[in-house]
Amino acid sequence: MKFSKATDYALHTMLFLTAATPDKPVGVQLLAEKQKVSPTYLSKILTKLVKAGMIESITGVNGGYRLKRNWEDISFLDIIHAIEGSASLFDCSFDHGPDCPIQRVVLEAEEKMEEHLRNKKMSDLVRETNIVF
Amino acid sequence: MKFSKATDYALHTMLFLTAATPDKPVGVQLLAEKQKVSPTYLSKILTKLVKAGMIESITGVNGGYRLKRNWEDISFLDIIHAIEGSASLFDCSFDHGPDCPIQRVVLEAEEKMEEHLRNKKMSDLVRETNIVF
DNA sequence: TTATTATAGATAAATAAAATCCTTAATTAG
DNA sequence: CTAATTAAGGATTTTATTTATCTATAATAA
Repeated sequence: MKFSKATDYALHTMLFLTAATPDKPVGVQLLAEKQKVSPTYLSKILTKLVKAGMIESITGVNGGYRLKRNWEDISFLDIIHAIEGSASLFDCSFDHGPDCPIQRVVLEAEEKMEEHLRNKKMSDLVRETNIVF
Repeated sequence: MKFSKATDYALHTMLFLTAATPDKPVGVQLLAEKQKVSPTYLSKILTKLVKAGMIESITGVNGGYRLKRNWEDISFLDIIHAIEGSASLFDCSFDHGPDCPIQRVVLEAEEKMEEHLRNKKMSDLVRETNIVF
């Protein structure tokens, strides 16, 4: 069980956009170069963030991606869910009635993790840390 | 990102063994049947639990698997780590100096999840719940 | 109109998970 | 001692998922 590289790219891109000038769009070319990943692949990932309403895209010359208004509120969990989906991390495949005690425990644990990811915003990180890109 | 089915099988097998008579070994045949999984595959999973020292195996007629002495202390995390390994869920693949602020946050979150999984023992579950197999 | 930039569909390549097959080794009952 | 039973382990296959590429289309600004 691992977070996907796509999630890694998405988180780093969001951090970059949050730390960068908030009004000027940044092209996928540059974002991909920084992260040493192919632009087409990264663009597919960023399209998910667009669909989730976190960033917006501007086509054409001098286009790129830019944060949306609500960017101060975007949490780690928002980004992770946008990329990985929101399904739970564990499915009991054993048929013992309505609810599985094992599943319950694992889901409680998952909820602890999500709580932390929900409370951490990208903007916190930019405020707290000296971001090096 | 999902916990593997192997983890699901391992957790359910441990619950079964914990709920069952603690001295008499249970064959993989029966365990596999209950969970509707192939005996050979399950045996590979259980071998990992043996290597991790949670259960012991007895070959030969009337053999099978049985909990070891310390069974009261076996946590969810122990089992999960035995199957999935203990590597962290997130690797930053971007090269920004010694530590990545994103990685830090995700690892804190992971730690919250692990804490819960470390504090829940199989024996708790058997005590609390009316296990249905 | 041309260059630039994102979107999207199709597909390929790489990796990981799930499962099977077969052989070997250990043990116990008869 | 022998035959039956049971786990361990190596090799391989199947299936699923992730990662990545290629190509075409659409939008926009200079």
